[in-house]
Amino acid sequence: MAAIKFSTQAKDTKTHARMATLKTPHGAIETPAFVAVGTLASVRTLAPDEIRQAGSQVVLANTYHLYLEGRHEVIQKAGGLAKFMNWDGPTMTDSGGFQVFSMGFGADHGIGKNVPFFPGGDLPAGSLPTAGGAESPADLTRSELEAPRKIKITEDGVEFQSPREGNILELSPEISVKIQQRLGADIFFAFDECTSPLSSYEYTKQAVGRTTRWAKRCIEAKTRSDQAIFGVIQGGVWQDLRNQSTKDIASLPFDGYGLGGPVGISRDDIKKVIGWMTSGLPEEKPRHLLGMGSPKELVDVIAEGVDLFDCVVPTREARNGTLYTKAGKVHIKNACHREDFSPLEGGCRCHLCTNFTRSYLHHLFRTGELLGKRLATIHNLFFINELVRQCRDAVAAGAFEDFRQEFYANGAY
RNA sequence: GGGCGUGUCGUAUAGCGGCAAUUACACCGCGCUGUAAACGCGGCGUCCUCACGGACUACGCAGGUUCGAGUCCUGCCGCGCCCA
Repeated sequence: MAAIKFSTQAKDTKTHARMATLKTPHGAIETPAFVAVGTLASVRTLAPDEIRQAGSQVVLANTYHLYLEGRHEVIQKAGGLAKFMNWDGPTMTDSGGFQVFSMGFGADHGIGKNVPFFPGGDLPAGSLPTAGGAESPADLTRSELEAPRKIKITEDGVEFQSPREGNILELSPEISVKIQQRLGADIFFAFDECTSPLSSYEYTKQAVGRTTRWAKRCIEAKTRSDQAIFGVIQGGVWQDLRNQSTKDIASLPFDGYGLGGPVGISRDDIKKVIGWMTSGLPEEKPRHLLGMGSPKELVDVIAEGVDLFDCVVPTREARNGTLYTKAGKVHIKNACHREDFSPLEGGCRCHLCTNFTRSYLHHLFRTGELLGKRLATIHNLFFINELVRQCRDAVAAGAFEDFRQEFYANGAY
């Protein structure tokens, strides 16, 4: 008896997009769906009713962050993540696997998961390696572009140093599952090793093997039956590694799949790499693209058969003053909005656009008023959720490919 | 009237004789992809379409010393404090 139930409602004929309902113990999610990121059991600046009003259906918190200072034990006592944060809906938790990258290799080199360049120079245009051949990024990496220095990765697990307290924090498949069971989200992820976009083919191959062995240990460690677990696929931008990892993870009894690690920069590359994975996964289980979901690639990714995706960018950009509109991104802090008394986007039904002007939001950002960040976050989440809803409708109406073409036609994203 | 001190980029500041000249704020832009992120980066005298290149103009004003002055000297002007 599974914790979740995934039932497909409609499939697109021209792409791999599908529309489905994912039932969880805390309610159903209409997919495709954008998962709001609430790392520390909070979608920054928003209260639960605002998250709901922005159209979000599900919230994702993070094991690593909640593990610090023993917060997971408090949350268990509180009755689980959803109850703790008073979110009346489905929740997910990430395994801490991303921190293997961000606190390790990412911190070593000051990079994010998507880098269009190598420290030593630009990546050759259009190069997307299909195997560990001569054109792979491995040729451009140096010896230090291998295993991270700031954290310790072994077969057993990973040791992090908390950037706040400086204390050593250990995470392994068993520890991650244990914490995530205490957090009690409806869906959680297997502990994986998220590789860097700078990792060589050889290193990425090792990480794929380790991720599979860790995935098995996660399944063995799991004891709660009211939670679902998603296995995570790695493999960087190499087709053979992605295929191998997909095959490995799909062979295990997971409730769904996480598509992790770097997947390329350009729209074409992203589509290609995602496609390698979704084409090797069973149709009847949900796929979650981890950490990708800005307007730029969102519609493309749905076309490749992705059902769920989370991304910090819409909320982070909102806090930093970048707002989404149909015409493209708006930097609300720019001087041109100082005396613009029109709404950010006419016709938008969000709380920001129906009540305030660009001028006022500009003012709030310039003066550092917290309300600005909150209104901006509501808007960007609303924009993304609305876009995804339109995708669902388009799939149901058999018009998804037209919608996709139209969305990208004006070049706004 | 006498003594001491002070005058630098919008504001506030740094500046042992060799800097178009520090820092902060402000201002003008940009970036952010499983959140070390209410954060980070760049620009900010003028001009040469850009410039790691070049030219010019700059540290109250006017002279002076010096190869070279925001930095030293003299005078003036403005401001501040103290004594009469």
